[in-house]
Amino acid sequence: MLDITRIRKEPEAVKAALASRGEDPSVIDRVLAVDERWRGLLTELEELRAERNRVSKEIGRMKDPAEREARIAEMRAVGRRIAELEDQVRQAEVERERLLLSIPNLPHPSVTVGPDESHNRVVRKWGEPREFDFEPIPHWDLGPELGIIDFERGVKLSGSRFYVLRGAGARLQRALIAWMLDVHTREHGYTEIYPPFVVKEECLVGAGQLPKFADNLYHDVEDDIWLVPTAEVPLTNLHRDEILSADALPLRYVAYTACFRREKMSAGRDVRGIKRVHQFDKVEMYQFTTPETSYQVLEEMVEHAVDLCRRLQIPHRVVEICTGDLGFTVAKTYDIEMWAPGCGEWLEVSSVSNCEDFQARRANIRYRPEPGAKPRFVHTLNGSGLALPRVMIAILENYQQADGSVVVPEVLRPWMGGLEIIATAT
RNA sequence: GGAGGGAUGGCCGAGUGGACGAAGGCGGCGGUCUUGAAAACCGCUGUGGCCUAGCGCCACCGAGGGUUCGAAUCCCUCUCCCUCCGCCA
Repeated sequence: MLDITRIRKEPEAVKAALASRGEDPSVIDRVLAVDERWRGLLTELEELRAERNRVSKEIGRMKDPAEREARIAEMRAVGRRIAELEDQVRQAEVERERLLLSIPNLPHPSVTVGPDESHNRVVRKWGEPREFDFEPIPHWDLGPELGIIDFERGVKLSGSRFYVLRGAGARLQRALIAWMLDVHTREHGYTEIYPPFVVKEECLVGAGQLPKFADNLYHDVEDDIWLVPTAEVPLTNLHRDEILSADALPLRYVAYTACFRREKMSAGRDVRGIKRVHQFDKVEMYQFTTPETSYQVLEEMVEHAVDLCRRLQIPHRVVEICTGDLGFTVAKTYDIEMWAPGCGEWLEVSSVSNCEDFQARRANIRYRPEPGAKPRFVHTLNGSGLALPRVMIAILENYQQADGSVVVPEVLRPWMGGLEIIATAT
């Protein structure tokens, strides 16, 4: 959520920033109109309430019954007017809130301006694509042949875009989760969190998924509860409606969760394999920081994610997302992509973003710079560290051998009971 | 799922519909005293909003409605927590 005070003060700058991400800036004029109406009504309302408070106190002390009755009658009328105004103020508030919740975050000035993903910029690359002396095959062939990914039975159980991991495949995923959590907690300074996988509606509003992206979420109507599309949602809301002390910052959390996405918007895209599915696992990094440090932290978090890619010895690149391709809640984002030689594409295994105070405003997360000082909104940052199915794809396709077996990356072997090669189960 | 009890400031805990943004205590901050510290004593100690910017006004006692000139206090609905019983990974 943008700061209404800032919109009042510099509407033109805000509009220009929105336009740079391809958003219609006219919403700002509508917000300002409602805001002005709201302020007018509020002033009138508060004057009447002040009068009623004052006179009501007098009535309590009054002896003369006639004057008392007269005053009560007067205040009855004032009360009716107050009720009317309260109604109008509430309506204006609801409308202003609705508009504010629909406006995306503003890009950071350092972000490249561009209309769409074609203007994203590769800022770093690591590793060379491996030379194969055979034709590398995609994971959707490799996995079933090894008996570690079962697409048919996934569909049988739950429908399209679901799959079953089996044997060493399931084990590999579990190893990756444990390994990533261990690296982040032991070496990168994060505290491990195990959150609920379902959350209340207000959590999704706080983190920015609602009201705009309900389409992409699973919702249990009976209990009015939502499956998390990412651990970012519960992690953001851990400190909803809290005032943190400055010396607690930065707070660094890492959480493994399953993630659930309906992918209605992407019908027909990436239908093969496990690149885009309704349920996947992810290890998520999350930080609450001061405004002064958030951009430095953004770079650190990219490094934390890249560190995992490097240890896995998989070629990857860091991409800076341009204004037109930014997510709703985000001021700046880097994606990290691993090369997948089987399907022949760069796979987004991580997206690391600074939301600045956008989520903090929605979820009302503040900190006190020093004892006695006024609370300020924190900055929040999130980053995958990493998304599992796509890392699995990259491992299978990069480490495949001519005979169809897959070498287990060395760093994972301690988490795989020493297993060195995944070969067809007998 | 059944029965009962509860929700007040950072925490504990008072609060007959009118002087209550809220007693008292704890904690925290500042001061006096002290070589220093502790103790004692004194003072301060919530958040948000409005424009007229005042040592102003408004709102907030789990949430939302209602009664009333006036609600922390009375009524209704909801949420959450606790206790007992049942079921149960």
